[in-house]
Amino acid sequence: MQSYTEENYLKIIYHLSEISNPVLTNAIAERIQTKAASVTDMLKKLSDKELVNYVKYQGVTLTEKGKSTAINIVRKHRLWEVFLVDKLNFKWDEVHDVAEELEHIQSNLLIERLDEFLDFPKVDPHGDLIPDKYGNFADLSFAKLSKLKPKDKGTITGVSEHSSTFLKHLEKLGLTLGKRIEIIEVLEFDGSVELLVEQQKMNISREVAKHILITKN
Amino acid sequence: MQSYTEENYLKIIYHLSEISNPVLTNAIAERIQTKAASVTDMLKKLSDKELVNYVKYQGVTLTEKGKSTAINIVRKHRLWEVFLVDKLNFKWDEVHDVAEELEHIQSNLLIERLDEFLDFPKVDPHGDLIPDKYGNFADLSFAKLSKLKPKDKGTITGVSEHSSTFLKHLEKLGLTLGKRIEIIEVLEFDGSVELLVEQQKMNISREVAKHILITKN
DNA sequence: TTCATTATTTAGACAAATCTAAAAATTTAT
DNA sequence: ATAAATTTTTAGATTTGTCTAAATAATGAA
Ligand SMILES: [Mn+2]
Ligand SMILES: [Mn+2]
Ligand SMILES: [Mn+2]
Ligand SMILES: [Mn+2]
Repeated sequence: MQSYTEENYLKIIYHLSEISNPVLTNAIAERIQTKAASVTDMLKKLSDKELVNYVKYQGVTLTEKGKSTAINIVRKHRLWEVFLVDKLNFKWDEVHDVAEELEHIQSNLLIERLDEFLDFPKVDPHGDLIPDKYGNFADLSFAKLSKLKPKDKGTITGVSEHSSTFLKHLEKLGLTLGKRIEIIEVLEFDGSVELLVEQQKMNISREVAKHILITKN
Repeated sequence: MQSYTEENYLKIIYHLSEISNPVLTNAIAERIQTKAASVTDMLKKLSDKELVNYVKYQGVTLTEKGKSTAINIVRKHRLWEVFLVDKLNFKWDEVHDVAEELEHIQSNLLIERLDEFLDFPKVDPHGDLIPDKYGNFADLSFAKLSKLKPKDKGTITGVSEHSSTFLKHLEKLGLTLGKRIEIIEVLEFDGSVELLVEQQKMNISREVAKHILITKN
C-alpha cells in the first residue's frame, strides 16, 4: 500500500513519461510543486519499494508494478470526474481538485461499483481515456485540431489542457465536447485556424487549437 | 483547516462526549487505537487551535468551533454512507470504513451537491441522524429501538427490515405495531436489549432491536 | 578542452504524528 | 490517612515528507 504522497508522485511520473522517458527530477519537482531535493528523497523511496527504476542523475522510469499502480490512480481520478459532472452537475472546470483528493480513497469495491453506476464510461469529462480495471485503455483515435487541414470535418472529443481558464474559454466559444466542426482555413502567418461550428465561422489561435482533440469523421 | 488526523480526533471526542463529559484521555486512546501519550500530544494541539477546552488530568470538551467542525464531519460521513447504500448497492455493514475515508474530502460544493443528489436524507443506513448544513439535526419522532437508553418508553411504529422471517419472528415475540415498550437495560457484552412489553420482560438481540422503530412517548 | 552554467544529490534540520519508558497526578482501597 | 493501583503527562526517540544550503555531476559554450 502506498501513501497519498507516493501515489501522487507515481501518477505524475506516469503522465510525464508520456512526454519524455526517463523522467527528470526537475520535471517532477515543477509539476508537484516541491523542491528537487524532496523529489530525490522520494525517488529513492519509490525505488526501494520497486515502484520505479531510478538511476542517479539519469532520471526515473516506472516498473510494471509502479505503472499499474499509477494507471489505477488515473482510473479512479477520471471515474470520479465523470461522477462529479454526470451525477452532481459539476462543470468540467470544477472537478479537478476534488478528483485529486478522491483518487486516493482505498476501496476496490467502491471503484468497481462506481464504474458500474456510471455505466462503464470510456472517457472522462475532458475527453481523456479511462482505463478499465485491468489497466487497458480503449483505442479511440484523436487528432489535435491544429493538425487538421482545410475541409477536414470531425467531432470535438477531448482537450489536452485542463486549466479552468482554458476550459472556460472553450465554453465561451461554444467549443465543447460533442460539437461538430469543419476546418475552413489554416492561416499562414500565425497558424490560427478558421473553422465552422454550428454554421458559425470563428477563428481560434494555434495555441488553443493544439489543445483541442478531434475525432475525424 | 484541520488535518485528516485532527478531524478524526474531533469526531471521536464529539461521539464520546454524548456518553461522558468531559472526555477522558484513555477513552479517546481506546477508540482511536492509539496510545494515551499520543492523545495528550494531540489534545494540546487541538487546544492551541481553540477546537477543544483541555484541562490537564481532567479531560477535554469541544469548543463551539470544535463542535461544529465535528458535526460537519459526521454529516459528511453519514451522507457518504447513504450514497454507498442507496446508489452503489453497498450493504449497511460494508460502508463504514470507506465513509471513514470519504468524510475527509474537502469540498463544500461536493457535499451540498451530494446532499441534493441523495434528496436531503435525514437518516443514514444505520438510522443515525444526518445534520443539515447548519449543523441542525431533525427531530424525528422515531428512533431505532437499539438507540434507546434504559427507562425510555415508546410505541412500536415501524420496522426497517421487511423479510418474512424477520416479521414472523417479531410476531412470535409479540412485538407488533402499536405495542408499548419500555427499556430495562442494554447489555454491555452483546448489545442485546432487555425490555418490558405488556408487563412481560424479554431480551432481544441487538440485530433485532436495530430493525424496530420506536416513537418515544 | 576548459570554464561556466545548470541539474541533481547530499547533509543537516524541521514539523507532524506517533511510540516507549519513566515521572507525576489522581483515584481507590485498606 | 496512607499505600497501592490507575490514569495521565513528560521526555526523548522514530518515521514521513518537507526544506535550505552546500557539494557534486552533467551539460553547453568558448
Ligand atoms: Mn492526488
Ligand atoms: Mn480529467
Ligand atoms: Mn476518518
Ligand atoms: Mn452510520
